[in-house]
This record gives sequence, C-alpha cells and structure tokens, in this order.
Amino acid sequence: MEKTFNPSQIEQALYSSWEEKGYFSPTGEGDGYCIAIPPPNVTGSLHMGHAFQQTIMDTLIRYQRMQGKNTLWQTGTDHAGIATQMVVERKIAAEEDKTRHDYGRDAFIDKIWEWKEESGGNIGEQMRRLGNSIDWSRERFTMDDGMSEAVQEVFVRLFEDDLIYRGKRLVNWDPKLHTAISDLEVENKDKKGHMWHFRYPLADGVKTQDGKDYIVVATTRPETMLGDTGVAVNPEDPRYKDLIGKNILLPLVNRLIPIVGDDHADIEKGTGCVKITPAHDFNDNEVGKRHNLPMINILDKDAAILADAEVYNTNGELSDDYDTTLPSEYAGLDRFKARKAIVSKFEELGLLEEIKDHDLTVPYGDRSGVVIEPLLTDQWYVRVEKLAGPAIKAVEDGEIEFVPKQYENMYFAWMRDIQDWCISRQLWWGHRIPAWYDESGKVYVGRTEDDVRNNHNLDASVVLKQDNDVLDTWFSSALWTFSTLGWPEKTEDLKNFHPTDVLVTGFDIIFFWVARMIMMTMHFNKDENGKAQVPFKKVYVTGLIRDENGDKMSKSKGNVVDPLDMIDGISLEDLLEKRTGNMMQPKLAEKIAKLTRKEYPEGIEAHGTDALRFTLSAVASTGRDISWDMKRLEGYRNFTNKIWNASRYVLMNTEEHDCGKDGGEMQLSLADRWIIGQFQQTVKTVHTAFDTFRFDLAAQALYEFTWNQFCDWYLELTKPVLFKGNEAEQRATRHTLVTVLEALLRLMHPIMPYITETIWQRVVPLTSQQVSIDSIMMQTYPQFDENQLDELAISDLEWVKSFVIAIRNIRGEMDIAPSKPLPVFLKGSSVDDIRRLENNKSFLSALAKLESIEVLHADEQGPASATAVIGDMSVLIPMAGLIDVDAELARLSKAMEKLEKDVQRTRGKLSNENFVSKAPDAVIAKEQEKLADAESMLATLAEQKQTIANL
RNA sequence: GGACGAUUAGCUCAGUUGGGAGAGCAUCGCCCUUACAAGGCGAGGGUCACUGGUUCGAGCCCAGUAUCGUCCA
Repeated sequence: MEKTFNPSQIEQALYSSWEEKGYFSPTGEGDGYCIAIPPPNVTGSLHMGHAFQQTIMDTLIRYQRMQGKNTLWQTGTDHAGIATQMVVERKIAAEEDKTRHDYGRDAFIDKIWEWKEESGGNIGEQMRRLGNSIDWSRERFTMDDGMSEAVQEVFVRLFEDDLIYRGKRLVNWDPKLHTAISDLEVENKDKKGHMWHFRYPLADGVKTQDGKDYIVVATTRPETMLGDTGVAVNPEDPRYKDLIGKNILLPLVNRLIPIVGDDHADIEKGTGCVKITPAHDFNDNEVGKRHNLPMINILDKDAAILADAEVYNTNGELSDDYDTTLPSEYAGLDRFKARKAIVSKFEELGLLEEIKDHDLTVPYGDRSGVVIEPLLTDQWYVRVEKLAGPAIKAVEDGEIEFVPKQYENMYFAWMRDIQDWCISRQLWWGHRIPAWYDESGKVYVGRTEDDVRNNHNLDASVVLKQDNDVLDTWFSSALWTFSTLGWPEKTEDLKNFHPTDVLVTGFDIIFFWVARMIMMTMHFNKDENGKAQVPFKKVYVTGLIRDENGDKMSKSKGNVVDPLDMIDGISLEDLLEKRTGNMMQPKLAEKIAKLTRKEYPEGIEAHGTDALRFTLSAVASTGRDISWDMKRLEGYRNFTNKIWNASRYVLMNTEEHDCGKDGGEMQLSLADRWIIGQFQQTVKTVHTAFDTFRFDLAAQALYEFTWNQFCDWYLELTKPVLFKGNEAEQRATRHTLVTVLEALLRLMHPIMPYITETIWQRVVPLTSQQVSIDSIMMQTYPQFDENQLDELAISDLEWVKSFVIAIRNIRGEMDIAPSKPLPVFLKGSSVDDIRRLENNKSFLSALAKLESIEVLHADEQGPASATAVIGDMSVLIPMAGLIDVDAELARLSKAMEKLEKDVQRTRGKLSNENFVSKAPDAVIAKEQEKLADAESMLATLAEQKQTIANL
C-alpha cells in the first residue's frame, strides 16, 4: 500500500465496477425503501448544496441497503422551464445574434432539446463522482414521454374535477421574460422611494368639509393613474365620509370616477384617500370587485403605456363603460419614464401637492430581476383550497413528518392561507397545455386533439388551435414521486416503493415543491382501502451551504463552488476562468477574480470524494445554515489518510500471518476485549444517529472511535503483543485487528464508500466472514451486540490509560524526551492496582516508555520524585538528573490549585442543606465521591510537595 | 408589522429527560518513536449575548432586552 491515501486512483474505477455489476438496482428482496431525488435542472451543474443533499440521500440509501432493504434511489432531471429557456436564448444571442423568434417555436424547442442532449450528461457525471448509488437505468426527465403523459392526465382530470379553471385575472407579469409567474417566484424587496400627493378635482362643484374643490390622494405608482376607476376613503373617516358616492374628474383623461367607502383606505396612512386602479394593483383589484369598478388596463406586455386602454368589467369582459383613449404623449413610454412625465404634468397643472420620502416593498422577478407588474391576462389556475385540506391533515396527523419539526409551522402557515396557483406560463419550453380553442374562442380540454374532437363531436371542419402556453415547471415536479414510478399505470414499482420514505430537500422549496407534491400526490394516489397516499413519510430539511463569509453562494457573486473541485482540486487559473469565463459584466468579473484570489490563493487541493462526503455529513446539523469551511474539509481529508495508514498497519501485521481464521488457540488481551466493547458502543451510537437523521453525530462517533480509540490507543496497544506476545496472544490480537477493522469499514461505508471498499477488499479475506458478494456495499450492516461489552475490560483499560497519560504529562511538562526510558515507583497501591499492574506491565512500559516499575512498601519513602496520582496510588518519577526542583514545585502548585477549586465547590454544594435534602441520592453520592477523590489526591500532592520542598 | 431561528474558546460549530463546559481548525512547547509530519505527545484558551425569574442546582426551562439572519405581510 502507498504511504499516502490517493483517492483519485481508486474512485472512478470502483464506481464503474459497482455500476456494471448492478449493485445500485433494487435487490427485489426485503421491504421497500425509496428516496426520490429532487430533480436538478437538466442543463445545470451541481453545486455544494446538491452535493450536501445527495451525500445524505446516498448515506441513507447505502445504510438501508446494508440493513437488507429493497432500496431504490429514483433519479432524474427537471426541464426547468424559464431557467433552461433563458440559458438557450442567451446562447443563441451570443453565438448567432438571434432571438427565439428568429427560430420560431418548433425550431427553438428543437434547439433546446439539442442543448439538453449536449449538456444533460454533465449532472449525471457529477453525481457519479459523488459516489451516489443510483440505479441509472431508471433515470427520468420531466419531459420524457411517460412523464408528459402523466402531466396531461393530471391536467385533464383536475379540469374534469373542476379544480382547474381559466380566467382573466391580475397576475404577476414579468415584462422582461413576457410571462406570468406565480406568487412564489416574486421576491419582495424593501426599497427607498417616494409617495406622491396628487390633487384630484371633485366633479359637479362638490367641496370638501374645509371648502376645497379637490381631494388629495397619495400614491407610489403615479403612472397608473391613467387606469384609475375610483377613489377609496374609509367609511369611518369623518373628513371624507360625506363624499362617498360623489365623483372625481380624473385629470389627464377627464374620466368621471366615483368615490367609494372601503376599509382598504387607512385613516392614519397617507392622506386617507387612495386611488383605485383595479387593473394594476392586487389590493385595488379586490376593492374594485367589491364596488363594481371597471378595470382599465393601460400597459402593454413590456409594461409601456398603451395608446388605447383596454376597459373590462369586473368579470373580465370587454366593456364600453369608459372611453379607451389615453393621452398620446405617453403612448409607448416605459412605465418609469411615464411616471416622471406624469408627475411633471401634475406639477405643471398645479395638482402636485407634495412628494414625501417613502419606504416601500417592490416585487421583483426571481429570474429576470426586473420589477414585476400586476397585469390583466388570461391564465390557467389550480383551485387549491380543496387539495390543501388533506395535505394539511396529513402533516397534522403525523403521516408526514418534517425534520426538524419547526418547519411544519412554516408549512401550516402557508397552506392555511394558500392562494390559487397560476400554472400557465407564456414560454415555449415545457408541457404545452392540453387545451384547444375553436374559432369562437370556446375552450376544450383533452388528452389529444383527436380526443377533444371525439368527445365533443367536432368534425374535421372545425378549426382547433392548441393553447400556446406551457405549464409551470413545478406542475410536473409536483407529480415526481409517483410519475417516475409509472403512474398512471398501476405498476409493481408503485406498489413496492410508494409512498417513498424520505424527501431530502432545502427549506427554500417547501412551498414551491414539497407542499404541491403533497397536494397532488394525495389527490391522485389511493391505497387499496381508498385512502389518500402521501408522497413521502418524512421530509428532512437541510440548511443552505453558504460560503466562508456566511454569504449565500450565487453565480453573480462568483462564490459558487463546484463539488468536483473539492474532490479533484483545481488551480487558481482554472478556477478564475471557471468563475469569470463567460461573464456578461466585466466589472463584476474583476470583483469576483479579486475575491477568488483572496479566498483560494493557491487554488484548491484535491481532497477526494470520501473526505468531501464525510465533511458534509459532519456539518449536517439540523435547522441551521452552514458556512463552508475549507479547514474542516482538510481535517477530514487527513482523517481519510489516517484510516488508510491505520489499515496499512493492520495489513502489514496480519497479511501472511495467522489471524485465527482457521481456528487455533486465542488469548485476548485487555486491549482486545476493550476495543471490541468500544466498537459496539460506536455501532449503537451510529445507528441512533442515522435513524434520527443526525449525520453530524454519526460522523463524530466514527471519527472519535477511529482516531481517538482505535488509532491512538488500540493500535499502540497491539504493538507489545505483536512484537513480544506468545502465539495465542498474537493470534488473538491479529484476529481482533482484522475483525474490528472489517466491521468498522462496514460501519463507515454509507458515508465513505470508496476508501472503505478499497481497504475492505484486502481485509475481508483475513477474517472468518463468509462473503457471497464481492463488495462491501452488499454486506450486512454491523448490529449492536450487548454481549460484546466487557465492563471490567473497559474500567481496567481506563486505568491503564490514566497511568500512561500521567507519565506523559510529566514528560511533557518537564521537557523529558519521549525517547528517554524512565524508572517509576508506585506508592499506596491497592490490590486492584497491583492486579492491573501485573496484567498490563508490557502495555505500560511500551506506551509510557518505562525502564522499570517498582512497587514501594507502605513504609518506604522512595526517591525524590515528580508525582502523579491515580486514585489513591501515587506514581513517582525520580527527579535525579532529570527534573528541576522549582519546576516540579510549580507544576505541583498548579495541579493543587485546580484541585482546591474543585474541592471548595463540591464542599459548598454538600454543605448546602437544600442540596442534600432535595437532590437525588445518585447525584449526592457522585458529589461525595468526587470530593473524596479530590481531597485524597490533594493530600498526596501536598505531602509530595512538602518532601520536595525539604530537599 | 407577524412568525421562526441564531448568539457557547481566536474561527467554524456540537452540547435532547436541568446535575463535572466539548470537538475540529488555529495557538504554544517537545518529537522524523519501524501505520501515518495530511503525523505523535503534552499545554494554554470560555462572566455559554444581556437582565430577571423558576429550581437545592440553569448553556439547557420561563419572561423580557439587544444584535444578526430567514420566511411571511
């Protein structure tokens, strides 16, 4: 074996061999265990967040597989409508200077498919490098034939159940991407802005109470005044309530609009008068409906002012309630330019009362980054209220459990106030809505055009045109757990693997995806008793991986990390190229380059997949974001090397030796019995940790056992046996070495698949394990066995450790070379001490590097010595020629000071009547014991100090 | 404005029936000891954000304050 662990040499070959042998497929035996992956964007690439979640999923899958479950990790990718379309649009713009309209719909979609074929493999390659044990033969894509069929089926059935409708509604319109988006895709940001106060003249000579012929409305959107169809005041407002029912003559358009009384107008806020623009504001839209105010649309798809307005009644039907003419000077003007123009027009007319600074919330599109415009358009909606009920109940009843639990509150809060879901998108890339219109505009929904014709008796002469829109990507994602398993067919897979067991995902898509999955799945899937089936039993919500400074990783910030760079390493030059390569803005590129140079001055070293996975497990504490820390990764890379070298030691001492595989007398040492017990404890801890999704605790237990118990103590303790023991002792120790290591590798395997497999291949032939399949991943997982705990061995070995540590401490403090063998005298030793000493002399001599150990009689004083105390026994190291008197006095004083503090505190506690009368007996006994120990130790040290001081 | 979370060693973070403040990294000292210098051995370092309460006993429970973060409106 190499002296240093070199992951790059083993990883890919191992993965291919696992994949070829079909180890990732369900075995068909045992209970089903299934995880559906949150499908990444097909044209994207994995970031650290994916690596994090996938490590957790793979760990669970490997753990369950080794527990004998019939495991399936269902994978696939998402077509990601807007995101993918944007990528390809940008690509053709950059490479061919074309827009999608130059291509036309069909050609453009072909282009995207082409791009998907080209780049779609990227994600799969990355996922393989992470070691994910995925059955690739079942990989799905949200737009493949089967899934498209499922989407159609769901749409049609929902429509038939009256859970989908079409209507002219106010939607969040993205003026850059020219599509509607759902509430969730809108990001509200706080901005500093202005509040304009406009004078609106009263019609028909009406005057206010204080004799004015106008009222003042306050608005943050002056340009929308062209679409005003009313002014609202609070019906309780004494200043204005007399004006309710009177009219305003709207400036610039000379439109006569009513003053209405509505609670929406807040007496305290602004001027108390609010202009109502039902076609361009969600609140105003509600007010308009309540008071039957027409809706006047004044904006086009680019959010520029129209030449002629569109007037609708509250049902969304065209109406002639108002003249459609708009002032020509604003026609074609962008909304923000129009704002300026209209404000100055009001000023010119003497109608601008004042401008106030104002903090407001502005909606932005999460993809385009432009201000979202509420716009009246025809869209398709899912009526979610009926679907939400069972979905809420499933979580309330514990059929679905969130981990950590606090996310359930977030889920409930949103679900209980859920709005209808706008599912149509004015894009080309996606599932085209299965609806057709005849020439009169009548809509027919069906699986295909033929279906529609047949069902509605439309003959060939009727011209039908399919709806141009596609469905929100999340519509197909919502079907993910069951559509990937073959729905709407009643498949074996559905029977075996649905509901799935765990969903591992980020909190940021609980609303987008998790909630909608629950609703859709429960509506379409019933078990044999007709009970609604949930998509998954548990939702494990991970935190976000942030960068070193705690900032969110994003492409525009340039702080995104490719997990493969952590695995394989990358030079600074390549990293810079990767991060700033095709940036649109050179200025941003400069900034990113600077940051990158600072963070990774030497680029990134290779760490290997196992180290990355172990790190991700170790930081996976729940309910909290994670700041990425390279130091952690380095530390765990070192850990993999430690495992490698420990194994190297084991193999060097066991291969081609008798390890007791074929019988023969075995005499287990104290260390052997101890490490077996320690390992069992670790097995127990790891099981509990995995079963409760505490991957951090599992990693910690594995790390602690491997490094601090197995390597630091056990391997050292095997040396005296292997070098000097008799045949039966050596055989026993070799046997213990290989069996514990072999089991430890299995225990670690779910987190670190590669290194464990590599070493396991060499270790397992040395053990008496009967292996029918030649891979660690197909073996059984270690189970806790209480019978292997040897309490006496544990306490005896603790005594050995204290002894060794005491000597090492004196060595360290007194600067005595580790290579210098020391004579030791023991004073005040008990029968137990003597027994332990006699049984473990070789251990003590080897680990503490002792020249001799001599037990003093009760009346013997011994030489002037540095002293350590173990229980009631003193360990003496003669000072002659080695230790300075003053130094030893100082060391003793320090030790005594610490003890005195302990003694004082404990005494205080025990002399407190309340404590003694109320605390449990066990606690009191413990305190008493602690006090006795400290006092006796203190006395011993004091005596020793006196002796030395007298020299 | 509402809800949730965070505040523990220089840094990143554990600490789940309330009963001796922990890990990794960093720091300091010694050591190339036949698995490992990506290492070994030893050491130092904390008014557990603040205030009050419950309790014999609070990092942990309760109330409030401050700062930061996230979601919702």
